Amino acid sequence: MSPRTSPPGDREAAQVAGAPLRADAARNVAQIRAAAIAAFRGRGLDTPLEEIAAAAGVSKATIYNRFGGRAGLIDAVIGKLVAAEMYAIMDKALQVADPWQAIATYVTDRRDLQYREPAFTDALLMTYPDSGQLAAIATAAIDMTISLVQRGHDAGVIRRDFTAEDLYYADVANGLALRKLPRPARQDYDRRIRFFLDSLRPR
Amino acid sequence: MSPRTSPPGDREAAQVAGAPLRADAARNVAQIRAAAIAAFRGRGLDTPLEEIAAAAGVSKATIYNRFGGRAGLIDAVIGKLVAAEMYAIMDKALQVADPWQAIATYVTDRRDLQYREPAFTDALLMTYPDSGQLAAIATAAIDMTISLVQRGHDAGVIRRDFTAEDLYYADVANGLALRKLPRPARQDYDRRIRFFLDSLRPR
DNA sequence: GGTTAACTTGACCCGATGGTTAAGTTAACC
DNA sequence: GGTTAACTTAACCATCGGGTCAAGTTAACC
Repeated sequence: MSPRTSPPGDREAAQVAGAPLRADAARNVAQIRAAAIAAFRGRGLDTPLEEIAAAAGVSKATIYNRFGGRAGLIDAVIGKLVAAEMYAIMDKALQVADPWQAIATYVTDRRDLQYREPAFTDALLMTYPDSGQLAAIATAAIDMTISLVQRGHDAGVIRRDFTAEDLYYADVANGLALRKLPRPARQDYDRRIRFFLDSLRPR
Repeated sequence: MSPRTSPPGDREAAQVAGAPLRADAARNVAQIRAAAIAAFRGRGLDTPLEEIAAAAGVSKATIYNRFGGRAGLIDAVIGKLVAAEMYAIMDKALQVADPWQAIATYVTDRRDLQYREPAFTDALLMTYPDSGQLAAIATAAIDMTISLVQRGHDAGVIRRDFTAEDLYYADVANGLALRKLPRPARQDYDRRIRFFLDSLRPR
């Protein structure tokens, strides 16, 4: 069972083109999207909607009109935020022939994404299960770790007692620390990634 | 510089005996303390005070009357919750002669405490700096890791690039994951402690 | 058992946030 | 340029949590 690496229902065209938006509504959608991306980057997916609305120059109610609520807004921008990169990271890892290198590449790239986009941790945690895109990312990420760890065990390149859950737990822990603590210097962060990778090798 | 292993101002006698409490007030203090300990154990140090008051059978205002607020309440019960155990853990580690065993013992005991008492993570994070006891625990814990890592490096029993900050970061990350994710089975948790300890050894 | 100071508390106020709606505004089309 | 449906929004309600206070209650002491 190799994991899915593309989103189930890619709705880049936010509105599904059921009915064309009026000019002012379309303009607002664009402004809200831009504001949401910036806000989610800076403060996480739990940024107050009122703040996003203010940044977009509209009223809070307009976000509800256009996106239905937070989950809809997340669905509309998560692709730009993390989904695209996440699926690229998974594809890249799947193409690495050496089982250990596949794991190392995947873990390194994923931690890098986590460092640059804290919102990715929200995806892992399924903080907003109402967002289909978010749930899809979480599922795909979990499938991916299961697959990679299986490959690693078959090839004997990771310690026997290491499980996919261990990897998931470690990534979530790292993401939570990134949000609560002052962001570590990149060199410290990278060093800790090396520690973690080293701890996976057979003894 | 060996770390302090006892609290600066041990105020087990909550009231400092400035003036004896009236009978009803003393009874309420006892009930609030018991309720707070249970609540802090179950939900963390950010449990709404109103909930603690209800469990104690008093009004929210009484907590403010008796303890001044959340920080005071934490100060009054943190000893029972984690301070006593934490200082015991530090003393125990300081008495282990072998530098590596000292680190292993300390990390293992501390993670065990973290598993049993999630409130300990709040101490590490200094979520409530107004609580003197909490701040003292955090400071002592940090001093302790610095001292242990220094000893480890002097004896060459841990990898050269490992720092005390790395240990702090890992412990905080672990504590946050413990609170956000469903609590892992003890055997999984212990295995992850072993992974972590293994990752500290020289390469 | 009466006086008083200690004590408790319901009822507030506040700010933050999610969510809804009536009423007004505006783009689009004839 | 008039009609209308789409659209926006200020105003509103609700919840939650911290924090305060006037007014009532009660323990303690004479």
